[in-house]
Amino acid sequence: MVTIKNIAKELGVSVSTVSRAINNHPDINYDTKQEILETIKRLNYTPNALARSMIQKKTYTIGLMVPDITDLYFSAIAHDVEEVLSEVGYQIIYGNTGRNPEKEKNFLFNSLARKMDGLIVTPDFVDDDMIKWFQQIEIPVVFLRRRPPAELNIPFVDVDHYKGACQAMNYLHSLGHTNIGFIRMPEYSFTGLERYMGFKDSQEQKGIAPPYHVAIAEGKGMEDGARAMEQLLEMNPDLTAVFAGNDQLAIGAMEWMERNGIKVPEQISIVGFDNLELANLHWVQLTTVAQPCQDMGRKAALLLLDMLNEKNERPDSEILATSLVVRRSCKSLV
Amino acid sequence: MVTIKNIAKELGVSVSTVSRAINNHPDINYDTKQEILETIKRLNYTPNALARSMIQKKTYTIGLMVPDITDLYFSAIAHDVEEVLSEVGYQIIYGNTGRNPEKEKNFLFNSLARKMDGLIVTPDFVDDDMIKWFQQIEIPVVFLRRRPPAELNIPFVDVDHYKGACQAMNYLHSLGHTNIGFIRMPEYSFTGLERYMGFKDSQEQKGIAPPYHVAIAEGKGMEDGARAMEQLLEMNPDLTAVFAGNDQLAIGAMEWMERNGIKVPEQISIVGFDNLELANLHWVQLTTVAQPCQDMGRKAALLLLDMLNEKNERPDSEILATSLVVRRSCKSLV
DNA sequence: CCTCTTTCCGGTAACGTTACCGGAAAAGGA
DNA sequence: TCCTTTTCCGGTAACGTTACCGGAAAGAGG
Repeated sequence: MVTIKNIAKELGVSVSTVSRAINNHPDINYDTKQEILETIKRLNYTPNALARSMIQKKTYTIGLMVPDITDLYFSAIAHDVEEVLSEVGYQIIYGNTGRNPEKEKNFLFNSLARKMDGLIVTPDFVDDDMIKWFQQIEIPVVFLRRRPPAELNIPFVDVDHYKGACQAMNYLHSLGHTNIGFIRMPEYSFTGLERYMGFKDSQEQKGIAPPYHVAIAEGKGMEDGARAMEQLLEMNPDLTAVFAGNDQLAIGAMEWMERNGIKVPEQISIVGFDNLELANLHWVQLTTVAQPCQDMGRKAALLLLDMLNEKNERPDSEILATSLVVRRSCKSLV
Repeated sequence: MVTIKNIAKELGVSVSTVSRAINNHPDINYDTKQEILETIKRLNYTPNALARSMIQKKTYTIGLMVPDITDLYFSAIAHDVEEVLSEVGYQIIYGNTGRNPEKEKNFLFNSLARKMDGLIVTPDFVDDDMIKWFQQIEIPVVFLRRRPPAELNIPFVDVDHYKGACQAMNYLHSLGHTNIGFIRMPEYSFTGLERYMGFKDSQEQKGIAPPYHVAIAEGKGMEDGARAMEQLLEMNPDLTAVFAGNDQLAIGAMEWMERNGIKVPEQISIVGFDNLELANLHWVQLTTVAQPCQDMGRKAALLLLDMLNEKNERPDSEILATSLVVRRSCKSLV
């Protein structure tokens, strides 16, 4: 392997001089520099980032920990994070945890060992150990789609799922619906919980008494939505509207209704959450809550950059607002 | 920052001994080892992976270069690659190129500088420079979804898009269709080209004379499919079937036909490619070519692992077969 | 011609770790 | 008891780079 020493020997100069040539140091003669740069090209020399990082104490890597990269939202986030950070020379070490606490801890440990400069994480298991870990760590961290516990003074970027759910519910209420079912995402889902709270609180505020009809889906896919819809109607056949925790569940529910001869929106209205491209298919035309997922990664990356550049040691968190997209899956009762 | 030296000083032993404790070296007393490990925990010591990598000449990082992580296939690949490799201690540095040659070169340069142990790449611009680069590089590389040029002896993993397209065409031919239009993915798409060749060659072999009716979509989304469908029918209103380069284009085309009162499959049959979850929606029921995308990342990772472990310096490439999924978007003419 | 500044470069010490050599102490064998 | 082996540990040199100090040569100013 060709190192800085080889270059130096080749030209009969010192390693310091070669280093200066590489790093645009002012203390070097123009001709010498050109000669060195030429030799570097000729010998195909590549500087060793590890050695450099060791003494500069900066690796230009940042860690991105997500539960599932195949989830549309996280891949969008990964895309934007990479876009923003690669622009200024950082590289992304990505870890997929699958919501496995072991893998989460492993990734975080590695982040320390590899001396990453910063971290963007979506942790699912913030236990006491991990709180302590985050407290003692010295590098900038941004939480993504998770609110850090009170003990941790860490900025985060998240969508306001709660308010988004309220938007959807207000809309249904405004159309005269009161007997509304909810298809909840699996219990492991943090966002699912927040959306559920939005549903519940909205019903309460509207003065609608429990019991509230909620089916918890087994997953986040369309099949799960179909099964949940079936449960929901078994519990309460008189529903006039359904609010689903995400678009896929909503579409699954619509599909189940279609299969069972229930007309949407004539017999049952439905609202989703996410505003996937799917929701706009003309067969679907799902009214749904749009979240600005394309902005989240970017926002998180910019937040982290601020911290990295020491412009702002502890920037404010960002809570992004949702917006209701009205299509044709809801009918007015009034 | 706490280093191995701090640990050594704390206990009055040498750094060598501490290193031995960390690395399960046999030449160490059991009690000493326990004491050291305890101190390591107490002082929250984390070994510096950079320093370690420098002398061991192994970084346990592998680079994954994809055009677009938000593309369902690449996110699935990224997921599986991470799953396989993290299992054995590797971490993934991921780069999103957006098919930008500058970003591609940048990522590859960084891979060298950071002394990554291996590379899984989907390069879009393999020019002479890059061929030379791949030739001189000393680390294992696997091509993903791209066939390396003849000069490069690099294994690859890919789906047999060509044969897949032939499968679809054979099916349409077997139903009696001959006047078949093709919606081609944008020209930058390699897979799009292979699928197109499958279409063209099938028509030729069937004895159908040109001109073949092909619309090149501007993107890969549903909107693009709709526009392409319009073009196709303008060129040739007598089409009885359409083969779309991917499912999203196919669905966009179906949507356009629905909007324009053309019945599928009664008036026009349609076949897609990819077998997205979408294709199975009951409104859609798209006949399509399924590719085993979930296997690709895994296969590529395993190939790379073989090379990393020097079990196999140059493993065989893998070409994965597709399968036709028949649903209800095609009608027989006979 | 002398001093002072500027320009440029070499040498050396770090960064944190592991590899390797050599050796003291303990244990084993006769 | 003496020799040999085993067990365990310390010291030192790397790995490839940059930071920093010091100094030679060249130019500037009087």
